[in-house]
Amino acid sequence: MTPARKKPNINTSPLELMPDFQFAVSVDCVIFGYENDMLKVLLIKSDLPEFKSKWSLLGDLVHPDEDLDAASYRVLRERTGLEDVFLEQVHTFGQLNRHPAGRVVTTAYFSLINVKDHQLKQLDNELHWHPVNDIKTMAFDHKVILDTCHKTLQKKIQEEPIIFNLLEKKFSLRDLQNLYEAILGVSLDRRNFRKKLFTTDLLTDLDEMEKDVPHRPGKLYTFNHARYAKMKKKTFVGIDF
Amino acid sequence: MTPARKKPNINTSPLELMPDFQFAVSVDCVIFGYENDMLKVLLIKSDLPEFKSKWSLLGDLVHPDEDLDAASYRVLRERTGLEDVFLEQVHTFGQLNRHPAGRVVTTAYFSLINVKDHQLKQLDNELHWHPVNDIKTMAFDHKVILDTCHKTLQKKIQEEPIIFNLLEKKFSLRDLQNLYEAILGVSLDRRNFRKKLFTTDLLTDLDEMEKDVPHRPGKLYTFNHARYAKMKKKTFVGIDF
DNA sequence: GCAAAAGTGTTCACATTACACCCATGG
DNA sequence: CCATGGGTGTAATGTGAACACTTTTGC
Repeated sequence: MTPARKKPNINTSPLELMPDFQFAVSVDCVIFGYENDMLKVLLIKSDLPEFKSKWSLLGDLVHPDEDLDAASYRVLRERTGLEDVFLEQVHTFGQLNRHPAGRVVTTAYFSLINVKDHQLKQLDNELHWHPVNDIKTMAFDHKVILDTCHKTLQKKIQEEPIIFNLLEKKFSLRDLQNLYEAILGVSLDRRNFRKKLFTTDLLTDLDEMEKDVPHRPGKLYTFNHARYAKMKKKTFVGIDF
Repeated sequence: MTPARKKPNINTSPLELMPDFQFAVSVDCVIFGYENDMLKVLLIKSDLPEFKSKWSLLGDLVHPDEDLDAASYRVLRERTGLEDVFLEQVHTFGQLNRHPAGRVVTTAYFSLINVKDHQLKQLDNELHWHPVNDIKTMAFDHKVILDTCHKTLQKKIQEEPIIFNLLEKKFSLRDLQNLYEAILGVSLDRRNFRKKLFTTDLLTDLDEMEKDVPHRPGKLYTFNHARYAKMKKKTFVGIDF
């Protein structure tokens, strides 16, 4: 085997001379929200005839003068009107036949937003929140992308306090625990959960109470960003297969 | 703001009609190895005049009929002659001016191989192993890609027993500990390390000894893949910021 | 007063850390 | 016999898991 230089070589030809090696590149945003004790994702009806009745992630082609990250922020902004929200790259999907129109490589991002913080923009194509657990099929390979992002979300909320992006500024411990349980699909011991959260020292007690609840109101807290920024630096070493 | 449908739309035009929305797509492989107590990475001299004296990751354009994963396996195979090795996608880099030839989006993969298991193929362009800690600058944005993959490696060896891919089949506990220390850049207590590794129950004692060492020889072990496959299923829940 | 959820401590098992000495081998 | 690393145990501390009763509020 002498695996020599392939015919087209980016190092010796300008890109324009290699039309066969040009793909479309898109971004797809998995926008998670939390509503009625359920983890939800923002989806739109596909406008491709092939996927007429299927739901699709929010995505777009990357513009020629646009970074990947910028493209995903743009999609998010156009659809939700939100800026400065949590958005992170997850994985790139490049299967040959993932898009009926031709070769499209897509980079998936996941975003965490507070459902109540925003107005849905562009209400065509039935842009809607869907409970993640109810979604069985989607257009393209979007179900695979959603599942990948859901797993990434499950893992990351155990490593970093990103979960607060899904809640309103003020929340009760019960809100927070319900959200963990909704995302992880498990139930947690209430006392241990509270203890754990307080030892992280990342919650600021607002000395306020829930209102209009048909039971004893809980205290409200807020996430202490500043304190997290300080403690984040610590290195960690531990082997845990 | 009425963020309406953008002019070019993949859902309404065949891709061929959107030449401005076509990019080159490449893969870059960060191939890690372990030699002389150092974590190393396999690099090649860039053949672009812009980066004449700089080192570059092993990469190539993705072929039109090739998945991303297949492309990275191909690059790895062509350069190392190896098949069936650990290779995993890490991140996609799509900065506007990351490649002088034009718009190239690249997906980075990292691979873990046993340096002694293979013969370097295609020994042109000074394909060489470089200690990761000695590398200061690289061609393109490859230093950023390398750093990203190094961090991913550091994180993943603490979560999954992928580190064994870097060692020979038979290894001593000292080998394994040195490797952890080289990758993580820390030093670990020897007794605690051994205890920890034995409680994972993933090492098979071969009842063999090191040979030709200028000190008391250590026992040799091998990684028990079967046992790991069995125990892997366990779910884990724990919040750890 | 009833329903619903808030708030609160202790115990036990297990994991992590810190730490020091003798042993086997090659030279 | 000396240099080098191999091999081993224990005590203290910290962490995670299990578990039940009283309190506050709205109705």
